[in-house]
Amino acid sequence: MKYHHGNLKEELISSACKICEASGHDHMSLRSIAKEASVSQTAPYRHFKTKECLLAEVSKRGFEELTERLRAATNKESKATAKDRFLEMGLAYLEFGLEKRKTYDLMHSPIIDKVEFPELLDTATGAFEELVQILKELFPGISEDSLGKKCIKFWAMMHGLVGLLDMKIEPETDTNAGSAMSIVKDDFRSFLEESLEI
Amino acid sequence: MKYHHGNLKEELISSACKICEASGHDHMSLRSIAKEASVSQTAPYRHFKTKECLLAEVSKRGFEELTERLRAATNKESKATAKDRFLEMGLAYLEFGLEKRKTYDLMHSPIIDKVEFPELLDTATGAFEELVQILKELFPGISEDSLGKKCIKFWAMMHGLVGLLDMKIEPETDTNAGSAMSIVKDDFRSFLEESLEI
DNA sequence: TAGTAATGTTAGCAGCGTAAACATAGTATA
DNA sequence: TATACTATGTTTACGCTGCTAACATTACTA
Repeated sequence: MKYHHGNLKEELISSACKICEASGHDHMSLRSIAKEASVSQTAPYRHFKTKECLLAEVSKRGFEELTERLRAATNKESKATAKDRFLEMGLAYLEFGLEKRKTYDLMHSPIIDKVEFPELLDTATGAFEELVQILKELFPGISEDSLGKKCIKFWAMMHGLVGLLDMKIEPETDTNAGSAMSIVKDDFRSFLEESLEI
Repeated sequence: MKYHHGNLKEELISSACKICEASGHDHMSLRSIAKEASVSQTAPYRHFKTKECLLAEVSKRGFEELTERLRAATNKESKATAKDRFLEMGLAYLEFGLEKRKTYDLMHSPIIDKVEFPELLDTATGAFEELVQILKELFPGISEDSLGKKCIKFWAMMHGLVGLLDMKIEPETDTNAGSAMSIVKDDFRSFLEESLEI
């Protein structure tokens, strides 16, 4: 067993990612992360000033993966129409949010102040850029103003949907025949399609 | 100084609410809450089985206030049109989310499992009901299916907006003349109005 | 090869949630 | 009114946490 690990920083991050997705960020302790990487409890402090710095890195990795997924979904090489690729992007976003729910939570958790981590902020903003591009294709010649509004409208809807789909809050309709939420879940594509008509 | 407090449970809750909104739920310790109520560190355990139970109560108070605000905004006694009252509701939601940001975070935090707190779930669902009612007025004769979808669409957009407005993530437009987010913020009414045309 | 910087470990601090044992006050019953 | 019981408070203590300081080992560089 070597005294010096060689690539501890990277291993700490991936251990942290693993624990985050397994148990949620509120159950992540520096000690458990260090243990997962088979290293002493205070070793992480040679690579991260505070726990928050390590969590910020985990969050950043999350945004990177999200960006990749969105990029893949809207890939121009694909022969699909812009509208179809937009719908694919929506699906990809929702899938990421639900699949990696606990990482998604960390990414949007207020415990990491993005202002303190400019790199994280950049990465997060980069994910947004994918939406901007596909909407530009969908609405050629759209004004910057309208484009900005549309982006926010969709992003907010996606972000809100991920949160709501995982919570149990949902509207109680009179008949209550089939939960409204499951309708959206089952037919997200047409749900998104309708929203396009804004 | 009396040994028995008389109304400790209530005071613990309001102390907790105070600390939550002041410092955020990740900085709330049972000990600080007890101190705020001038009582020993373990006194809360006579009234709450775990810390989570106390936080759930704080969350519930939040949803109650949100419901009240939404109800006031869409008050039928008002002579305003249904559309205007809908817009008011949107504003009220956004205002609550931004004004009481830290409480709002707790309300939507995954650290409180709503399944374990049925009363909390009911209260949260109750807030949703306000949206259902005003949309019914706005779209008389709408099918239950469409109603459910519309509800979720708007709720998600609101919820997402609160999150995004507080984060710094936003689309980078080419010109970048005036952030898209601030446009929404400054002219939320017209933003919402456009969304109505879905 | 010596000195220094980088990166690891050990020991120890104060704060946390929680449980157990104990103290006090209010309430019901004889 | 005396006595038992219950509700509600305190004290003490345990293991876990983030983090710091002091020390050990290795890698780099003059």
